Amino acid sequence: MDDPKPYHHGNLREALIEAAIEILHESGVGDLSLRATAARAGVSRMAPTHHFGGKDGLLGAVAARAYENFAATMQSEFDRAEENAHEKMRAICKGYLMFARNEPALFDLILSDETRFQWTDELTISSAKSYEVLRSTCAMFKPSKHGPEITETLIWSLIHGYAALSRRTPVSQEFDFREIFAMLDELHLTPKGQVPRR
Amino acid sequence: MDDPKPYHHGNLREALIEAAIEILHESGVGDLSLRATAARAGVSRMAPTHHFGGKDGLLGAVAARAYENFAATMQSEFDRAEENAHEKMRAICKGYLMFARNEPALFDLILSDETRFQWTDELTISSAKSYEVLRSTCAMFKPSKHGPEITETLIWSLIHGYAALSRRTPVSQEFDFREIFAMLDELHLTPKGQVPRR
DNA sequence: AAATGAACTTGACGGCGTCAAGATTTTGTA
DNA sequence: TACAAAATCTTGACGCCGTCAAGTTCATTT
Repeated sequence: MDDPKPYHHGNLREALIEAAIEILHESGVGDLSLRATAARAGVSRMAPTHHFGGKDGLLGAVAARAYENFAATMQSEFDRAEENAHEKMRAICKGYLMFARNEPALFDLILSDETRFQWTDELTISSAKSYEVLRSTCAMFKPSKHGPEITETLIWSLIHGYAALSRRTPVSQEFDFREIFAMLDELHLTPKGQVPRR
Repeated sequence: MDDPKPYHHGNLREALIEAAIEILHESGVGDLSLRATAARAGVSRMAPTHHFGGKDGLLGAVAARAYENFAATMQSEFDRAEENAHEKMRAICKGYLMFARNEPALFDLILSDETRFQWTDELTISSAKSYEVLRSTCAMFKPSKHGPEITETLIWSLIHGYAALSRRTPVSQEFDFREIFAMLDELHLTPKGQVPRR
């Protein structure tokens, strides 16, 4: 019925997003241009503008893809973790950091000011999906006395800030999650239906 | 002896940094260019490149200035706070957020990937000064059992992440510090020489 | 079969960073 | 004081960039 290759190139929009991500993997966000994306996809320089409306649009579409990948990485770690609130929380933080380290260019895009790309509904959905993984994990713990959303904001800020900071200090520590696990311990989170320790 | 206006323009380097910061205040980091900076300072387009080596260099110099401003904002809040570890900690977090909100363009620059500007010794010193304000405040509390530097990393990550996230959600909350104060409470920090509560 | 419109291309324009080379002014030195 | 050297700043040129405007090609509709 709605076969997704109805025109000249055959799903050029998708090919352009993939080309852009390839450039991000190879060169970083600073070297991503509409013209380079077009060249890699083998089309003329205005083709990306036609599909995305401009550079903001392309970056927005790539950011949405990045958020999908991001959510999937966290969800994957969540799924393979033990059925235990603390282990689940560790898992999504681990997934968060794995994404930041394995996909630095995509993480930069997410990290960067939203004024750099167009904030479409697609992007809202993708980023909400990422946030939902975190939110549901936080819901496994007793809420803060200051309000139920404080825990989410606390964890989200902590992991986001830690990931951002560890981007710029390339300490050899490669894949050491002890530091983030230690910080999680300091929060003294209490799983629901369990008496607080200490 | 060493009067700092010995040549053509008279401390053009300084004038260029100020011009760049004016552009940042008016238009944001995306509209800052070497050529626009030169035009605003009333010199030819290659003058900034001569002084800073290129765009990376100018951005680095401006970032150093931003860090100075940043450290001063935190220090100012620190100084006017009560002589109490918890109040001091609240004060520097408040200063951090005030800077992020009052100087969004400068904060963006600091926040952005270090690959966007040249990381000079001057910048290392300025950013270390900012970190030192935070470090000394964290030292007022008992160290984590996981290591003495965990508290610093925890606070730094938390406030950095919160500031970055609240940049992109322009909730009207203008200058509401209750949320960050609530999160600080959740950390159950214990000032040195005091028995832990609860 | 003709028309409509979507999918692309090509031309042109101004803005960008920067290499290279020239011009101007200060500074070091004999 | 005179002259060389160095620092400061300018101008020209180049290629890359995003994008407006106007084409061309192709698929679908009528």
